Amino acid sequence: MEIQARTPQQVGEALKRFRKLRKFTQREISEQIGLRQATISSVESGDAGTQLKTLTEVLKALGLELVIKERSKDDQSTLEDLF
Amino acid sequence: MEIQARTPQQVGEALKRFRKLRKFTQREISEQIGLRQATISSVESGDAGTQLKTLTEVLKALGLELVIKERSKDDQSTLEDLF
DNA sequence: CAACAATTTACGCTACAGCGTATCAGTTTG
DNA sequence: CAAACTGATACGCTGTAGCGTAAATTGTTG
Repeated sequence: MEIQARTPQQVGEALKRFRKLRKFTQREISEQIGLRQATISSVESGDAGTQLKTLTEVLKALGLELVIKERSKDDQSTLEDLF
Repeated sequence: MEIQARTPQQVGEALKRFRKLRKFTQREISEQIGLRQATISSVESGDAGTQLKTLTEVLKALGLELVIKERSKDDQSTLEDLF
């Protein structure tokens, strides 16, 4: 399972999908890593101001990791993504 | 070319490697996306407070994207990464 | 529907990212 | 070597993330 994410929104959606897949609640994740449940909500909603440390902690709690790579050809970008 | 990143540091290092690979300067990237050169420096140095919008803009400027996936088995994690 | 669970949203607070601007160390190059 | 370039760092400022706390909204299930 791999999800491409080019915008904060897409990152948030991906996290939400993985969390549901693993049947966790926001509260469980938040308690596991010492962040507020409201913070998890904010990240999943695609808050562009989310800090990198917050993201990496949520990823870790979900057993996930980031991969950075060239933009793939099968381009799913939207207009707002390009401009 | 794919780089795994589980911490802000690793994200910063990855960005720096890709930027060098493409022979860009921090200033060029910063001008392309309207951020300060100092901000690019900060991201590459692994600032944990870097905002998600900053990260996604730098990635776009470099023609890169994020992929979110399960942590792979060939685990390169360090102690500080785990705790 | 009622009762409970899950998520979103709000308020006041502190910490700090990114801003403009600029300097400085280190490197590259003519 | 001097001039130019590159990246790191500094200062004062504004905006806002995440905090504690808690209420409001939405979702689920008997």
